[in-house]
Amino acid sequence: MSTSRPYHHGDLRAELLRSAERTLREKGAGALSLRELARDIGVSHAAPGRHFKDKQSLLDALALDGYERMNQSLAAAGLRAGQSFEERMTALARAYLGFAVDNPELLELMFARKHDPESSAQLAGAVDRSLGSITRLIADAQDQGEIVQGDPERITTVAAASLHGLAALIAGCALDADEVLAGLDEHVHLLLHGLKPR
Amino acid sequence: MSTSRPYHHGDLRAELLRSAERTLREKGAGALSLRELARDIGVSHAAPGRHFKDKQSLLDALALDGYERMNQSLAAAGLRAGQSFEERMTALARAYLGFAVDNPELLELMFARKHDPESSAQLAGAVDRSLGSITRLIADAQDQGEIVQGDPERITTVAAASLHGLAALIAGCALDADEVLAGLDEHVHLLLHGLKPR
DNA sequence: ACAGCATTGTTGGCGATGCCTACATTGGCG
DNA sequence: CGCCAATGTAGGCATCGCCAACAATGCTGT
Repeated sequence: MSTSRPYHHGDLRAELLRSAERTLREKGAGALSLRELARDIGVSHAAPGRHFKDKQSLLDALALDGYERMNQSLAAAGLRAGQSFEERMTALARAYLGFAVDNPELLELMFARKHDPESSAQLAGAVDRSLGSITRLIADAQDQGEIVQGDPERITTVAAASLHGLAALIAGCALDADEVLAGLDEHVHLLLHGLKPR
Repeated sequence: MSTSRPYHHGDLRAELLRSAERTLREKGAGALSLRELARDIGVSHAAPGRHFKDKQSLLDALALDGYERMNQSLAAAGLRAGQSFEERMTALARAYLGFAVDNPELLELMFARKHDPESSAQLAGAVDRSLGSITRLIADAQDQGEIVQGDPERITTVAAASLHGLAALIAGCALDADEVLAGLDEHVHLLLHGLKPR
């Protein structure tokens, strides 16, 4: 072996996150081991400890990165979307559920209830940014008179719960992903028009 | 020590589940250790293995028991409820969210995506029974003309996603439990009447 | 009644993990 | 150019899940 890796890796933290997300996707969060991660990358078993004080700290970083990408996707969907509230909402829903279907384990991590108190603040901020995408949409639509008045936060809760519920049920294998995606337009339609006949 | 426990415990399996749920509630699923469980109860570290082939098997049993209790609560709510669809739906929502608020870690376990293939079937059945409570309600209401026609399964998905989304967001600390409970009536109302103005 | 057997609990051990401490190597800054 | 903070290494400790061999117990058929 000629190419003995330099003593310092260069960007171990990033490669740890990359590799961790890979095994997260392939084998789930429970199967993630810091020592195995280190072995795969080719560093000593204690090296990860220099970049993440904890296993939980790594998981939190993974979750934070997940929110980052998800929020970007949500924002992009908001720009791409059409004019009417229903179109915009459907686009948002499609973006969110697409992310959920592509990253079920990551999503489970993002919404897990055990975070390091230190990471908690950042994660809470990321959640707020996600909900913010919806709240903006809602507030806009209210200004246009497209949806009912009332506290935008409350309406946001209704919409967010509906979308997140779908995502969680898919991630938990209680619903079939393809079926949900196929019926998404109708789902949003029912959400907007209600279950009661008009 | 006079009362040396008899060699056979009598009902170790049940006490394991009881104790496991206790620590689940207090310290979360991740902190659950078979050995510690055995220590707490006062049996040897391998005794739990006689009743659960796996740690996952214990968790699955815990989850199954959770569904059992939840379904019972949902069914009871269905009986107690009033006449109109909105009243019934609100009662169901209150029952479900009450369970979620009281057992957040258990709920997380119930909807976790890693179950033993063997337990999977039983758990899937339990989920179906839960959704069945909603589907029955929906189908009844359709018969009375109280809500829109269409595949009851689809309508169920909309309602279930809405409720489960709230539950998951509460369990994940993204929403405040008390606020959600306080606004539940209005939430259900919006679900039934839609976000669009009438 | 009792012999035999399946059930349930015990003991000991193996490999793996997370985390800690002490030490080694490196790169950057004064 | 020397020193220090950052980064990686080596070893060790307590714990864990799981397994195999063994012991105590209770049930069942005769």
